[in-house]
Amino acid sequence: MSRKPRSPRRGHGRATLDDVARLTGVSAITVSRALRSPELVASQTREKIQEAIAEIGYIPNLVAGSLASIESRTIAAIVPTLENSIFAEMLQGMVDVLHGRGYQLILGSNNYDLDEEEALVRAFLARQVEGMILTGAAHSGGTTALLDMAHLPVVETWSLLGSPSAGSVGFSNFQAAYRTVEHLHERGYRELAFVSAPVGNNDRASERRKGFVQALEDLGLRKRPDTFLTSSFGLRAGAEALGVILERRPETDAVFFANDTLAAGAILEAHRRDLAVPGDVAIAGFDDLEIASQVIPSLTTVRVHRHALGSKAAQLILDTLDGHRVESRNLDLGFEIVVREST
Amino acid sequence: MSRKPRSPRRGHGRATLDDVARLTGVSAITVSRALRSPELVASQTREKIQEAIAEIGYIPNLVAGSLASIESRTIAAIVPTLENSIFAEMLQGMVDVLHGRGYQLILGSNNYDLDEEEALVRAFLARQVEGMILTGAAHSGGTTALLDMAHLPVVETWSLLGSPSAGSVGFSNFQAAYRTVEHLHERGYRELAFVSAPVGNNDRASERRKGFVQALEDLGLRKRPDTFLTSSFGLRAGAEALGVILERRPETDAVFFANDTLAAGAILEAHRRDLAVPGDVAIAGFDDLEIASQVIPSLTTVRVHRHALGSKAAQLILDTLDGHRVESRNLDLGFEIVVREST
DNA sequence: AGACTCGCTGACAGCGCTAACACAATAGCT
DNA sequence: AGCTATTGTGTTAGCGCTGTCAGCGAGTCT
Repeated sequence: MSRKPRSPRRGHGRATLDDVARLTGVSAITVSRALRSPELVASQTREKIQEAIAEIGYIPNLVAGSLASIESRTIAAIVPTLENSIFAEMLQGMVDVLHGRGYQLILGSNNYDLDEEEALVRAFLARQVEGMILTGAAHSGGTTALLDMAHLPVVETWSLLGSPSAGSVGFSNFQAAYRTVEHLHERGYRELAFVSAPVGNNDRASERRKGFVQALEDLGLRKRPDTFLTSSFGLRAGAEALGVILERRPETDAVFFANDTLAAGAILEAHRRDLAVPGDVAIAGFDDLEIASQVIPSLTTVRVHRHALGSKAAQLILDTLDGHRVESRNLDLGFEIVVREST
Repeated sequence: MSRKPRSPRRGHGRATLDDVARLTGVSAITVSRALRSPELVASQTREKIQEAIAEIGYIPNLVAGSLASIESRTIAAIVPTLENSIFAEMLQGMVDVLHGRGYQLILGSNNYDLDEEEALVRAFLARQVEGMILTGAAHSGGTTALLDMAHLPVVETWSLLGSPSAGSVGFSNFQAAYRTVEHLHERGYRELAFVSAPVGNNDRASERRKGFVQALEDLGLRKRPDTFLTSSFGLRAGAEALGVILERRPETDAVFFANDTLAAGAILEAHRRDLAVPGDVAIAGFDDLEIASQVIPSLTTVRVHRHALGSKAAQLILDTLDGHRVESRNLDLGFEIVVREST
C-alpha cells in the first residue's frame, strides 16, 4: 500500500497499527476499533487482526492514543514519603483498584514539602494524568491554582477538610485523638503527654494535636505547655521521646503517640528502663500497625483503614471519570479505638 | 496568525505551545526551543516567551512531546508488593534519583505473580517508558520476550543472577544466608531451622534457602528435611512459625528467619513463652529493619541497602539512557551480618 | 420499488509537539 | 570585498493514533 519511504524519524522500531493493518489487509482505523470497541468489527476481521497482532507482537502506543483521544489511563498519587508504611499500604490499595480497571499509577513523593508537591503536580499535569490523589488537605497556593485550572478529578486522603473542589477519603484526625484522650481519661489517667512528628504543614498531625488539646480542656485535664516533637516516626524516636518526657515531667502517667512506631518504640524503651506499662506509664498509639498487636504489652491504638483509603480514593476518581453519579465526593472511613494492654 | 477555525477536537482547553507562540509573536518551534534548549534562543526572546508562559499558565504537553521525540521521561518499576516496607524503601530511593533528574516513576505491584508482571510490562511498554526496574531475576517467558523486543534499559534488583540483557543491582542472597549460618555455627549453635516465605518464583527466597542448605552441608550440620514456610511476612507469622518449630523439633537451638519481621515476631513470641533468647533459642533475621535494633533482645540480622538498591538502579537506568559509559551493568551492593544480642 | 435502517469499513484531518532542514542576518577572517 | 562560520528563527513534515463523517451492501418496512 502506502509506499512512502520509511521516514528517517521512525521511533523505536516497534510495530504500529499500520503494520498490523497492512498485514491484515484492512485499514488502520479498523484495527484501532478492533482493539477499542471490538463489537463494531466483524468477528472474522477481528480474528485476523488478532492473529496479525500476535504474529508481529504489536503493542499499542498509548502515548499516541492519549494525544489523539485525551485518555492517558494514568492516575497520579503523591504521598509525603514511602518510608512510612502507612502510605505504602494506601498505595497498594490504589494500585489494586487501578490495575483492575486498566489504569496505571504514577507516583510522587514530596517529602512533606509543599513546593515539591507543586512541582510534582506540574509534572503530572504535563503527562496528562486523568486524576490526582493527594495526601492531606494542605497545599501551596500554586498547587491549588494548577489543579483548579487543570479541571480533573482530585481526591485528598487521610483528611476530611479539603477544599470543596476536591473530593476526599479520610477520617477525622481530630475526633480520633479526642476519643483516645477520652479513653485514657476513663481509665483514670490524668497527666497526659502528646508526642507527634512536626506539625508544620502536616494537617493530619496538627488535627490530632488539636483534638488532644481540646479533649484535655473539655475534660478538665492539666494542659501541658507543649507537645513533644520528634524528628522522625521511627521506633528509636519514640524511645527517645519517652526518655525526654519522663525526665522533664516525671508525673506523666500516660503518653499518646501520634503513630504506632513511636509508641512501640516507647514500649520497648520502657522495657529497657524496667518500667511497667501501663502500671508506671500508659501508652497509646495511632494507626494500628501490626506491631501494635504484637508488642508486649500490646498497644492501644487508633485503627484506620489504610488500604481502603487508597482503594476508595482510586474508586472515587475512576467513578468520576466514568461519569457515574458519585453519591458523595467526601468519604468518611472512620476509625476505631482499639483498646489493648498498654492502657 | 493562523486563522484556522478552532477545531472541534481540541482537548482539555489547556494552553498550547501555539498559544504561547502567538502571544509572543514567534513561531511554535522557538517556544519549544526556549524550553528544551534555551541556549539556542536569544535571551530577549526567551524572556518574552517566559512572560507569556507565566501569563497564560502554559504547561507543556509531554504526551505530545513524547510522541514527537520518543522521550517520555518516565521509568517504570515493578515490585512484588507495597505492603512489605523493604520495597517501599527501595522505591523511595528510585524516586529520589528520578525526580532530581526530571523523570517520573510509574509503579506496578505484581503480588508475586509472574503473569501479572507480564501484564504490567505490557502496559508500561504501551506507555513508552524509557526504562524498567524489576524485582528479582525470575520472569515469565513472555516478559523476557517483551523486554528483549522493546529494546530499553532494564535493571533487576535484589538479586545478581539476572539475564545478561538486563542490568542488575543487588547482592548475593545465597552468600548472605551462607554467612549467617557460618555465624550461627561459630557461636556454637548446631540444630538450625530456616523459616521463609514461600519460595515459589521468588528467587531471593530460594537463593537464601539454598545458601542455608549449602552451609549446613559444608559445616557438617544436621540437615532438616524441610524449610518452614510461612503464609506471610508479618510478625504474627513469625510467632506462629516459632511455635511450630519448637513443637516439631524441640532440639532446635537457632532459627534463621528470611526476614526481620518474622524474626522479630518470633522474639516477641519467645517472650510470651518465657523462653530466653538466645539462651533457649537463638534467632537471626534478614534485612536489618529498624525493629531489629530495637526489639529486646536486639536482633542479629543481615543488613542490605534498600534505599541504595533503588537509587542505584535508577541511576544505572538514567546513565544508560544518557549514553554514559556505564562501568558495570551489574552492581553488587553487598550485605553485612549485623551481630546483636539474639545470637 | 423506493426509502430507510443497520452493520461494517475507510478516508481524512488533526491531537500538540519536535526533528530536520533551510535561510536570513550578523560576525569573523583573509 | 569576498568568503566562511555563527547565531537565531522559521517551514515543513511527521510521531501513531482516534474523532468524524462518508459510503457501501444487505436487509426491513411501507
